[in-house]
Amino acid sequence: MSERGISSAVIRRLPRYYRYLGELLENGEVRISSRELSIRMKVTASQIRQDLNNFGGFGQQGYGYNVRYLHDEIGKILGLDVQQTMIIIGAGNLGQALANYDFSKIGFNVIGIFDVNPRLEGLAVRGIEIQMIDTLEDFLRTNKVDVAALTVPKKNARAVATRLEDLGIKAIWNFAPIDLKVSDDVLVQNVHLAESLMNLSFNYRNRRKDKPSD
Amino acid sequence: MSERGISSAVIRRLPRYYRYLGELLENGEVRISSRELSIRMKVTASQIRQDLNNFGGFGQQGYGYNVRYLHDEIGKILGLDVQQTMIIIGAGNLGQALANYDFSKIGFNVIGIFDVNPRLEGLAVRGIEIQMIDTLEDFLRTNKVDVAALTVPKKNARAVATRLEDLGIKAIWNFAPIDLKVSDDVLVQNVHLAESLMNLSFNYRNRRKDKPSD
DNA sequence: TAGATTGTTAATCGATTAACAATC
DNA sequence: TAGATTGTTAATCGATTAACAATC
Repeated sequence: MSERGISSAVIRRLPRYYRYLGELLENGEVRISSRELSIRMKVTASQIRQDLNNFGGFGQQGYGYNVRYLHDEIGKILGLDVQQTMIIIGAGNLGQALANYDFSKIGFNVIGIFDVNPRLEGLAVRGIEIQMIDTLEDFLRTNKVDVAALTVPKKNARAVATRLEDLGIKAIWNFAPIDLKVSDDVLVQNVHLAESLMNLSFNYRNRRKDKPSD
Repeated sequence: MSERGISSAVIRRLPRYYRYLGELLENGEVRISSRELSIRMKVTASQIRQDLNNFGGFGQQGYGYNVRYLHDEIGKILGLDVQQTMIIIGAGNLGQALANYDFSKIGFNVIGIFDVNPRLEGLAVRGIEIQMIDTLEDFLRTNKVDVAALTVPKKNARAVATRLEDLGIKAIWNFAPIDLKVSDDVLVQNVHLAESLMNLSFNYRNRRKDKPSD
């Protein structure tokens, strides 16, 4: 009930483990050792074992890990075994891209898309009709929503986030290039595309042009 | 010419500094101390000074930092002062979303959008016509391209990345949920949306429901 | 000048890697 | 059983924070 104390560095690596284990599963692999996995993922075996043992002993000495079991356990840690609901606020290209993405594989179902543009009203994306944002309050009265993806233009993001907070939304997946100012009990996960591109830019402009020597 | 040795943790923070300084600039602020900035950004003043001093002394004792100067210097570090070119491979919602995004503010100009779907051919996004991907080789003969954004479906991503590598592309901004296998001299910057959502899921499911005590 | 704040060194903290006893 | 590989402790490494002399 109190502080869990798992470092965020560990958490950030879990989805990647989950992805690799999913691929192994597709390939019909039954077991894998931390060493084998470390080679594929280009990390150390030590790190894999250390990371996993934050959550429990999923392996077996002399054998390694059962792929399906480990995959599913990591899924549970990440909460992917629970069906969760998402709405998308902002039905522009990015909002539509998210709606078309199949997040149901990881337990997320898009149950609503909202915009202010009346020309989009009723247009369906992946079978979900775009609704006007002023119907959101009504919608939330009859639908439990776990996460709101925020894909509105930067200039509206702050105000819309406040609105979402007031309506009781507790988790925002934010795509606007700002830091939202919401209370502590609203969780914000940012996807800052411009920052990612700036990172790329730095690494590109400072790349080594000579032969890699080691 | 040899190893720069700036840690990636530092690099990842620079875009955020850049963004905050840009906002200060818009507000007409002329100077700022590391302490003031640290309060706004919710980091320590020590970290800000330590980070900046990896690149040089941009401040002045007793005064702080000149907002415009620091903003522009960080921009230069990130390579944002140089005009760079980008093409987008995959003209679905996500590709179109990127094309509509105004990255020219950070020095990136989208000069081409490519897809395999003939129904998209000639359709213009932000004034740029979607071209068939088999014309890419021709295009690259007459256009210098710095970065290719990869927004094709997962199943095609690996093959398209190999194609881009063969055509001489040196930097890929990858949106497909896989780790591309390209040679070391091709830079890959990933945007893994599903991993971001899984992170959100973990934090949401493990959030504290009781009152924050400190 | 006196006060403020940087640049930078030293101390602390946390994360990663190495090593190996436990055990399947 | 012998060999393999985990779980876990200890050692190392790197990043963050604190402190303060330098200096504007």
